[in-house]
Amino acid sequence: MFTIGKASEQSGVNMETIRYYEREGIVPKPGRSEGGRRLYTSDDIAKLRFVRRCRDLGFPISIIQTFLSLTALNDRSCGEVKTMAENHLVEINAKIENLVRLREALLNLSSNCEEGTAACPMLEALMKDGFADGPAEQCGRL
Amino acid sequence: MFTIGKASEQSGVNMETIRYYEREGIVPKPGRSEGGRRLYTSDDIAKLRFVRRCRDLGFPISIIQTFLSLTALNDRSCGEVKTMAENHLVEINAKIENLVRLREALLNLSSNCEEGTAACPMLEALMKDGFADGPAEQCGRL
DNA sequence: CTTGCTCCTGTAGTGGCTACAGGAAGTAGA
DNA sequence: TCTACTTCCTGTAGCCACTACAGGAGCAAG
Repeated sequence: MFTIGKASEQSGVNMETIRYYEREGIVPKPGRSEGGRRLYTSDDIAKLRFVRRCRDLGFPISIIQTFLSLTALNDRSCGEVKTMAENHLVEINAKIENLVRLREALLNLSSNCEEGTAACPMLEALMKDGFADGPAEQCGRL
Repeated sequence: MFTIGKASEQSGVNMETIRYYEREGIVPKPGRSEGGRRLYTSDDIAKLRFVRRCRDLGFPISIIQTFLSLTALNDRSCGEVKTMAENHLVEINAKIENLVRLREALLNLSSNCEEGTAACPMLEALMKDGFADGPAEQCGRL
């Protein structure tokens, strides 16, 4: 049995975040000591680690909850998981594309800037009415 | 003079967002009609458009506020703008790198998944204790 | 017994919006 | 002129996934 500090260390989840996950019902409530302190089993910690890894992979909490319920069922979950992972991959690819376009737009804009110029051509271009709106326009907010 | 609906159309900024920008002091308060409706000049709309384009380029509001104050001064701003744009580019590059690593990790994980398998190897790998933590571990949250 | 660490609860703040309720102003047609 | 409809108003709450902090309590070592 581990207190929340150790659980945090072992799972890589911030203590405050652990309590937040508990409040939100993302992970089950742990046991308590006589003094009222949270006590985590290795299983609890494995779950926390799982959540953190999924978050690191960019999955939103809602998807992670589905994952957790699928691991609980432990039954024909693989297809569903794969589908969700693939959908997530599509989103990641879209984000990468957006960022690459954005990088190009920014490089173009700032390349006209020279130290010491009175008025900044980059800001002027962004202020102008006739300026063709950049890549982000077509692909939504980032 | 344009009402908020037209200003929204012409600038590409959502009406509610325009009001939010006003509340937060990001753009100056517009004039009002006798009935109390906001009235925007073309200058006001240019500012809104500027903010939107900067947001599309991924700049945070705080930086955009600096940009706006620099355009107001209109004096030796170019060097500062270029520096901020370059810092922003560094951040964008870091995000791209993270996402590319993340994509690889996800591809690796889901490639082991096969429709119909009882237990999902991807979820098991993420739950496991000895699993080498992925790329996101070294480069922080996304 | 005291010091200092860990932990507790509860609340508020972050960024950048978005949504909604309940009402007022303005406009177009009958 | 009346009515129906649209646009706009203010104010507040919600979104996501945390993070920070206040004010106190438990607990272990010296």
